[in-house]
Amino acid sequence: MRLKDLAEHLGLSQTTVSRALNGYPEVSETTRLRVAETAARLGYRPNASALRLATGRSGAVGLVLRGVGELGPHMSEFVAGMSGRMGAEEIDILLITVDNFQEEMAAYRRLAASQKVDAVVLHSPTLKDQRAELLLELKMPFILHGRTDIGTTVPWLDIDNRAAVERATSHLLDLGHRRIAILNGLKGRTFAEHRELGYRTALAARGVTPDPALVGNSVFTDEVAFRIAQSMLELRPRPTAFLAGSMMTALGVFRAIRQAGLVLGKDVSMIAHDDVFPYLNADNMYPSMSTTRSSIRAAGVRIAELILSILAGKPPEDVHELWPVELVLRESSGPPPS
Amino acid sequence: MRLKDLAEHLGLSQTTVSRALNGYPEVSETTRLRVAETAARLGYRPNASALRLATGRSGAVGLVLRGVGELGPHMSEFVAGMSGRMGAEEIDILLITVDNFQEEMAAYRRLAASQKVDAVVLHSPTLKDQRAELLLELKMPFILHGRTDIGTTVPWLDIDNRAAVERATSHLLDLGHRRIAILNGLKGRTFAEHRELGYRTALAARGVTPDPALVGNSVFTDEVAFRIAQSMLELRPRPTAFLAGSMMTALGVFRAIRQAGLVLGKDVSMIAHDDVFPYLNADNMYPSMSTTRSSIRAAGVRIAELILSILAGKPPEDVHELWPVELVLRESSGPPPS
DNA sequence: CCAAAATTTGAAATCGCTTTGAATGCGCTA
DNA sequence: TAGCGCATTCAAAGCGATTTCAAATTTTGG
Repeated sequence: MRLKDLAEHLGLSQTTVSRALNGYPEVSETTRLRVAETAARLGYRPNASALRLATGRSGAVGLVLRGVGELGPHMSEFVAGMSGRMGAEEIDILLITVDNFQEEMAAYRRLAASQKVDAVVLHSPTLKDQRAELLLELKMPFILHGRTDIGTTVPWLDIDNRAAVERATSHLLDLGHRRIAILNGLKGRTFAEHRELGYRTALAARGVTPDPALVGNSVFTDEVAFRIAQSMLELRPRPTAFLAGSMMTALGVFRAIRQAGLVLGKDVSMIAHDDVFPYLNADNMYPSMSTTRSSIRAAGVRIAELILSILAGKPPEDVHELWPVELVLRESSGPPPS
Repeated sequence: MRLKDLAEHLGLSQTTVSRALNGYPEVSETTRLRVAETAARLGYRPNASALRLATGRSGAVGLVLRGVGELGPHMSEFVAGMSGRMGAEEIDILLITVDNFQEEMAAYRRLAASQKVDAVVLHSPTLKDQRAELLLELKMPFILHGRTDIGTTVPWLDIDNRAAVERATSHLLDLGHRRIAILNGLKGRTFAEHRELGYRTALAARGVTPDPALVGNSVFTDEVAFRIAQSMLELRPRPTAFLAGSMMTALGVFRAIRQAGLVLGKDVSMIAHDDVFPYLNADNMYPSMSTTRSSIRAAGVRIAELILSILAGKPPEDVHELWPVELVLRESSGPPPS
């Protein structure tokens, strides 16, 4: 069913039908209704490729994922949010996976040259993100989930990692903890650096000198967190509190604590960052988990909206949002054992 | 940089350049090389929309995800595999999320009418999958990850869930277990039904009558599995062994076992199905986990290849693969306590 | 009631590619 | 040298939509 067929069926020209369907003003209300009704009845949908070619917009945004690991629980939630919002706008999401940095850059060049997408979303950027620089050079619209500092002002949405961790750390210090371990993200990622900054700032405010042995940098998986926490718990004096970078990390730390014969919330405290996974509720855990909370899915939804506004013409340099992070205290954090 | 520009740059016609780039025989080797070199140097890539319109193929396959939960660890791994293979072929993956069955069906109709994708992949089908029936009616090529029985022979790739569970159950029976619990997937999903069949077959072969209280049907998450396992462990006599539907499920069961003050591999045995998540290694667990193993990522890669072969003209009814499942025995399974 | 203005419709150009069918040039044979 | 075949190349016609510009129709005002 092409536009031409539909037009013939209606005894109208393609022009009129196209206009009727796209809500142009110069078509009479009677014909518009007739066209709309017939189109719906016949299940007409414009051919996506033709439409894209004619309009010059691809109606898609790209998401390039590094390696396999990156499509983990965090990204899934984020994509779910983004996809839901984009779907409502009939914009689809192009998923591309790459194995290394080289390939990732090549992927952006391809996307730009072939005009497959109208924009791309950049995830967990580094402090000086080369991908962002490339996209700028390619004149491909984009938005960061996170922040980077590359001279130019680029659109971004981020949560206030620094403040969140500073607050969580301060809280633990107030409770009397002095040996506070942090399981942070990979070095170089902006969010991890911001978190470390928050951590150090809080410690410094109380005159506590940070112990490098209590700082871990890794991906956020159960397994890795378990191992790091395990070795940290073998230190003497051992840490009395943990800051876990994600709920996955928290699960690993929890296992390590139990395996060391310790009790979470009594012998050791923990505050985890909660990205709000629907299937992993901090409140339902035993003991319930104290968290710094910010929905990553909500961020996905919002990123979608921001991208849409940029594509609609909003100046990119005006697009940035810093989200505050809640601190939710539950049973996993308490005073250190005396 | 359009084909036209490139052609002018080379002093050739668009036709020749197009042919040179697409490997048609009627262009001299000298010009082909010259064209290829210049195209590469100038970073020319054909406009995707124009190419699609001209060729009539969209160069994309669709993946419709139900609700948020579906983009969990299993799907992520599967998509990672698929995407990697598809990427090599310059075919991209269109991700669409829907909230309910209604929307899902509508999504397929839209995809078909707008010709946004050349094929779609159907995940965890039901015994009589209506989505498959719809796609057949829409003449949209597709392949199942799993199986369904709808009269027509449709392309599929599946693992031998029945045999896997039958073997695992038989093994536990051989060790002396009589009260074997199974945490299975949702009722109606083909894979879950196949697993239950394997379970019942093994029990029947030893004259053990199945206890409905030991059969759980749910999604594969840590949390839910924990709760189900917990309540099963309160039964008297309690189950001495668990069949866990996935590694996520296994984590939940494990927690329940520990919380009940029992020891996995001694008081209670467990065999879990392992989809081989790179970040969750059955071998590294304490105790190491006995598993029925089959890489879901590998399935994703293979599904991509099968889709490609269908698009290349292979008769869909010839496309089906049943993968055997390994049984890997480790420390989590042993004889029941006497 | 008629010309002018406003409304509604349509023919044809355009987007950037592939592909058909025709044209060009060249070497060979007769 | 004319004619044929072969290897190359090109002009132009699609693909299915949007959009420009012109035409047809209706409405309005005097």
